[in-house]
Amino acid sequence: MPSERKSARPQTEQPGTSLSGKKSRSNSQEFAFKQLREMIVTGRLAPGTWMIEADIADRLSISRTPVRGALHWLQRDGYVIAAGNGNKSRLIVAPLTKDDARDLYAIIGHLEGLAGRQTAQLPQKARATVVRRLKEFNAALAQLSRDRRSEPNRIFELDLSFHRTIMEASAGPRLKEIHRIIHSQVERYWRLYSGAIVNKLSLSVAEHNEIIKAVSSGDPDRAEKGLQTNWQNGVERLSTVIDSLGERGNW
Amino acid sequence: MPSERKSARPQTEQPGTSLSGKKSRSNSQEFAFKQLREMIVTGRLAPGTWMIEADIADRLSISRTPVRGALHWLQRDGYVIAAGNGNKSRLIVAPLTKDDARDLYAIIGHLEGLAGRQTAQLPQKARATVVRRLKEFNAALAQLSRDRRSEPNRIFELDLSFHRTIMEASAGPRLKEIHRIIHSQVERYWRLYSGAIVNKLSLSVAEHNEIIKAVSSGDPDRAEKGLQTNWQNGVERLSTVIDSLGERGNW
DNA sequence: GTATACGTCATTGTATACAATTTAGGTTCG
DNA sequence: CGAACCTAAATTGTATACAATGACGTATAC
Repeated sequence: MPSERKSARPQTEQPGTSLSGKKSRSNSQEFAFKQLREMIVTGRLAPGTWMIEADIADRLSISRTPVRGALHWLQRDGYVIAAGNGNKSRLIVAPLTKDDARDLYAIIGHLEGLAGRQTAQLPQKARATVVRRLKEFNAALAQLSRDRRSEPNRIFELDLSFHRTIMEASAGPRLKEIHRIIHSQVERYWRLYSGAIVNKLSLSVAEHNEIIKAVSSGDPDRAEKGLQTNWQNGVERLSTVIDSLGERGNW
Repeated sequence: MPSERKSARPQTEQPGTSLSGKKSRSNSQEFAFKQLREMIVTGRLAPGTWMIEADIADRLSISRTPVRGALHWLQRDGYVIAAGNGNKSRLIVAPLTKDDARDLYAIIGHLEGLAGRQTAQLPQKARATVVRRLKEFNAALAQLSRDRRSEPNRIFELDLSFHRTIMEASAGPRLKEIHRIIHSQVERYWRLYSGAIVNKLSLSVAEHNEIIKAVSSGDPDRAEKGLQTNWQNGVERLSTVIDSLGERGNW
C-alpha cells in the first residue's frame, strides 16, 4: 500500500469560477437525507430510535446504498450518532439532553462571537449594509414579540437570519460550515421547546439590539461579548424550560 | 412519503452500559480511511488531487463500497472537499491556503478559549491535576526548544497533548469532536511548514506558561484569552512562513 | 434453578453489475 | 479561427446478492 501514485488526471483547469453552490439533480441519497432529517427535526423519529438501513430503504423504496450515504450525512451533521453500546456500529437518533444543549449553545456562542468580532472589524461601508439587514430582521422579531402571536417557525427563521447575516458577512468557509451544522442541532431543541421559549422573545430582541450597536460602532469586543451573551442567556432560558418539562425524548 | 412510522423494533433495552468506545472490527473502510488520511497528511496525495473511487479501490484492492465510506469520513474531517466546479460532486484533496489557515486557527483558538474558560472554572482539585499535566508537557517542549533539536513530530505531539489536556478536562462531547476535526486540519499545515515553525517554539512555550497560570489561579477570562492569543500568534508565525515559502500545494 | 453452549436471526460489511450523467475530444459548419 | 454539436469515455449513482458478525433465545447439563 505504500508507493506513490496520485490520481493523476489531465485536470486542465477549473472552468466556471463556481459562482455559487448549485443543487445537483435529485438523488435518492439526497432525498433520503432530507426525509430523515425532516422526521428527526420534527420529532417523528424520536431520539434514541434505531436507524436500520434495510428498514429505511424499504420504507423509502430505495436501496440500502443511498440510505447509507444519507446516514453518513446525518451523522456528520449530528442528527444521528453511533450508539456506543458495545463495539458494533449501530446508529441511533441523537438524544436531546440539557447537557448537550449547554454544550451546543456554548459552542455556537463562541463561534458567532468570533464571527461578530470579525464583522465588527469590517470597513465602515460593509458594516452599514450588515447593520441595515440586522435591523430589519430584529424589527420583525420585535413586531412578533409585541403581537404575542406564537409563530415559532417564523421566529426561528428570523432569528436564524439575524445570526446568519453576521456569519455571512465575515466568516470563512470552515466557520460557516461548522456554524451551519451546530445551528441545525439547535433547531431540534428550538422545535421541541419553542412553545415555552417564545414568551421570552423580547429579551432576545433587546440582546440583538446590543449586538447591532456593537457592529455599528465597530467595536469587536462588544460584538463578541454580545453574541456570547445572547446564546448564554438563550441556554439559560432553555434550561428553565427543560427543567420544568423534563427531558423529552431521551430514554 | 409522509405518514408516520419509526423504525420500530423490539428494542428491549440497551444491554451494556456502554463502558467505553471500543473500536469496531470494521476492516476495509477503516483501512481505506487510514491509508488515505495518512497520504493526505504526509502530502503524498497533493492538495487538489482528484479522489476517484474506482482508482482508490483498485489500488487498495478493495471494492468501491468501503472506499465511498472512507471518502465520507475524510470529507467529514475536512481532508477532502467537493470540488465546487459545477453541480457534480467530485472530491478533491482540500487545498492548503493562507486564508484557510487563518480561518482554521481563529476557530480553534476560540474553541479552545471556550474550553479553557470552562477548565479554569473547575474545582480547585481538578484544576491542580490539569495544571500538573500541562506543566509536564510544556516542560518537555521547553526542553526541546532549548536543545534546538528539530523533532517536528514530537513537538507536534507534545503541543497537541498540551491543548488536548485542556479540552479533555472540561469540554463536552460535541466540543471535543469539533476540536478533534479542526486540529486534524491544523496538522496538515504543521507538517508542511514545521521546519520553519520550530524555531519559534520558545515563544509558544512562553504563551503556554501564561495559560497554565490562568488555569492554576482559576481565572476564566485570562485562560480564554491566553489560548486565543496562543493560536493567534501561531497563525501569524505560520503566515510569515507561508509568505516566504509560498502556498505549497495549491494550484 | 442456574449457567453454559449452541443455533438462529437481525443487521451491517463488502463486492459487483448496471444505469445515469457529466466531461472530454473531435468534427463540422459558420 | 471559433462555436456549437455530437459521440465516446470516465466517473459517480443505484441496486442487489452474499458474507460476516454479533445478539438473542432455547435447550441441555449440572
